[in-house]
Amino acid sequence: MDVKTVCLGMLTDGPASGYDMKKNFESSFGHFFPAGYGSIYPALATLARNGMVEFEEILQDGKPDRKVYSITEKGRQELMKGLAHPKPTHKVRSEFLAILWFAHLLSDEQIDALVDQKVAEIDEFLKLIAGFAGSDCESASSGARFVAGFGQYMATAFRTYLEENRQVLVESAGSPKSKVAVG
Amino acid sequence: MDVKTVCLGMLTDGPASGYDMKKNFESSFGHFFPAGYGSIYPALATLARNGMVEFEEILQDGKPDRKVYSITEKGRQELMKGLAHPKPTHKVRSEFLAILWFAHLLSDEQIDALVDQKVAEIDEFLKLIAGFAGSDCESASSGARFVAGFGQYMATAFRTYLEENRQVLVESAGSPKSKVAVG
DNA sequence: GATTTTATATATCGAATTGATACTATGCAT
DNA sequence: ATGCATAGTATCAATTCGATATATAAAATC
Repeated sequence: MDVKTVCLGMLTDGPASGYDMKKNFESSFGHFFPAGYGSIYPALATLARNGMVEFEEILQDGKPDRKVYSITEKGRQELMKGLAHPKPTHKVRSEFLAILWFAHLLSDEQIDALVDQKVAEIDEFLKLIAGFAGSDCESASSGARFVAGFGQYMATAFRTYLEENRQVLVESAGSPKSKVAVG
Repeated sequence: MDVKTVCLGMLTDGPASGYDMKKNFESSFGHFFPAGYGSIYPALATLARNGMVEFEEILQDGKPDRKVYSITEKGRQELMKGLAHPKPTHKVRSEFLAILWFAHLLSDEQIDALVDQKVAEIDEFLKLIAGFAGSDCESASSGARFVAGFGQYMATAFRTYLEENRQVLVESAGSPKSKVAVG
């Protein structure tokens, strides 16, 4: 299950260009399956080479040409194979947590700044996703609503944990170790 | 901030081989910064080439030789540069959620199986990390405790969201759409 | 009015990561 | 006896990441 499969899935919603898909990756998929041009264009090229998608080149005035991709029957079958993955992963990769693991090598100021900034980022994200919940929510598929709700729920949990436990990281050396709250 | 930086960080705890570090990545770092041999050995080779680490080859009887790496002063400086990253990332990449986004293309049985299995995986992880909290916790650094607590907290949230919202995914087409609970 | 940024759209490139595999040897379990 | 776990090294193809190149028009900012 890679970017190719997700691209195929997006195309079941109708034809789209690589650029369209990138926007889709940013707005809807970004928080659980990020992808940039460097993944999307090669993926589409491979899919086209293998007959999973077709494309039509649409000439535009001024703006660059669009290649509008559509999924083929073969592509639909490939998609179903991809979705049937028996053990789908769910991975976190966090420079943020890796740095905090070594908090004892940093100053309290650095740590505070890191946590403050991450909280601000989360608030930004929550604002965005709240907008989604208010508008597109009705029209979206059950899967889309479930996943957006997941993002909102987990971001909130992230924020809560940070605020409730950040003091653990900035205690001066030698002070009694406080326990993290995991309730 | 990449695997090289994390390896340097690990070496501030004392000399270690690539194999040791792999075990460390599995037990402690796995849930927020996974890395396999394919990342670790090239990272160590590059670090050694650039004078960030030194190594001593220890011959063993029967077993393969060990290369035990130590961090150098230059490596310590490089580590501090890596830890000073102004905007550390925190990324999720989830085949699981990508598949559920397309839940309308799957059967209810498939969806149920996926969610059941993910819940079981989370329970496994929670058992592991509970073991950590009970034993090594006292001796661990504040950062290590914070990050382990984070893993435990987020895994619990993950599980809760799945159980509370899974019914959203398996409603037959046309039924009234239920709202996801984000409280 | 001049300049910078944003939007539209394609694509590639080096570096890093993933996941599997190869090689060697001992010990333990079925 | 046959396979699996442990201990250790390492590489390889496929994939992904993050930045960059190219080109034009509109919109925002100074």
